[in-house]
Amino acid sequence: MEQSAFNPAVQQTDIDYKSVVALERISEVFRSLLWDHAKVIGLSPIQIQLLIFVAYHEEGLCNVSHLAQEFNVTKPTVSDAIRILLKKGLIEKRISDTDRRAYSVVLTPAGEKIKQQTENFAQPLLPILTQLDLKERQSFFNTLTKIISSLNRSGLLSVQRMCFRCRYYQQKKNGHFCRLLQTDLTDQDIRLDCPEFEAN
Amino acid sequence: MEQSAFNPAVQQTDIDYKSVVALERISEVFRSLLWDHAKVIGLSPIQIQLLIFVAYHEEGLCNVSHLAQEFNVTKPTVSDAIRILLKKGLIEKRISDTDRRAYSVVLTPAGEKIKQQTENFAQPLLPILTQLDLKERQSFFNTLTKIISSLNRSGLLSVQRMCFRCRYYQQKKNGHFCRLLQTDLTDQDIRLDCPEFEAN
DNA sequence: TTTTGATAGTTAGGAATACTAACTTTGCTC
DNA sequence: GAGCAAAGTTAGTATTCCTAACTATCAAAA
Repeated sequence: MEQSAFNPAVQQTDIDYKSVVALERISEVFRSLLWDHAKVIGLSPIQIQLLIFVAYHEEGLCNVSHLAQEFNVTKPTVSDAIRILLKKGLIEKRISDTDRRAYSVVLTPAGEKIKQQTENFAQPLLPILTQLDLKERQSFFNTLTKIISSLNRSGLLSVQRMCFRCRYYQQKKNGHFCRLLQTDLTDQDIRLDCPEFEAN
Repeated sequence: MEQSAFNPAVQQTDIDYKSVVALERISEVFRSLLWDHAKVIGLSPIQIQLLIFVAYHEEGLCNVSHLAQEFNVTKPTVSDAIRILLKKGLIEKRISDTDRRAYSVVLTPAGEKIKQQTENFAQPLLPILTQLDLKERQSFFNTLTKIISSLNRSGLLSVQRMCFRCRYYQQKKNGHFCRLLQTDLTDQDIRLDCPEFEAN
């Protein structure tokens, strides 16, 4: 009998259960890497996540409401974390031109520095993937993109900016096509978080 | 440029980075499902995890030190959670025969009931996997087992009781063999958490 | 134009998650 | 028996994350 922290009543044969167990284990790794990093850097896990998100997304996506959705937490949680990042001088507010209630945050030079120290917290995972053979990695990534697209469709993953869910995406007989960039895309060109994304 | 909450400085072509991003997103889903469930059941996430672990593992694995290792947290964290589960009457102590400092915990009937309500918190993920075609699911699971084995070897995942790391495991030309059960194993027979596991 | 409702974000209060450091008790070894 | 290591607890703290109630602003309808 297969055993896990969440659904152990699973037959030896049930491969999907086992995959879920495996994914859960891998989740543990992320949680714990993030925590370790938090201690080293002197920021909390959520602060690190926000900082890195802000570093790589345009202002429009960096307001409290959107960040809360992105990380599946409530607005007060984000509000709190932002307050501390502001206090530490790592980000700064940009009040919206069109809505005086709203604001976005951007990195300060100090924040930029911290970002460079933090962004590689998941690095230890890379060599583990790299040691698999290329074909296997490609098909693994391929499956992951399908799973994420489903998670997104089913609402389990609220915000995503991936090709499959983009208005410019077009499925082709043997691949994919981006109507914005006007280029063919192979499986491994699929983006999980495209700056050009527009909802369908 | 690919973007993520942890390592966005990644070229469009780098498939492994993108896989790590994808896995990180999936981790979010687990975190958030677990939290949702915690609210419904009236237990905290870590309490749920402990409860389910205890339900499906023998006493020898259910002491504070081992649980701490298993979930990548410190002993005080486990000690705390256990205190509350005890107070709620969901588990009970079994002082070790051979070491009067140590004890294990087992479920009470009340704990058993709660367990049945909790163990399927990750259920929403199942249909998402099931809708893929069988061959893809098999190769996906296959890759996951390799990744977990590597994570285990590299120390990122401290405790695992999977075939690849077991003394009874034997690699064969076209498959696997368990010297304890004296049977051939296909890729999808590989266990992630085998009760018979013994370290290599 | 005012009112009404919705939205952006904050504040307050609380439970839970984790940690480190220091401690007690017990076990093991020399 | 002395000394060290290990099992677990306690105390104290920072952080996470929530809900509920709030302010301020916007937008649209009466």
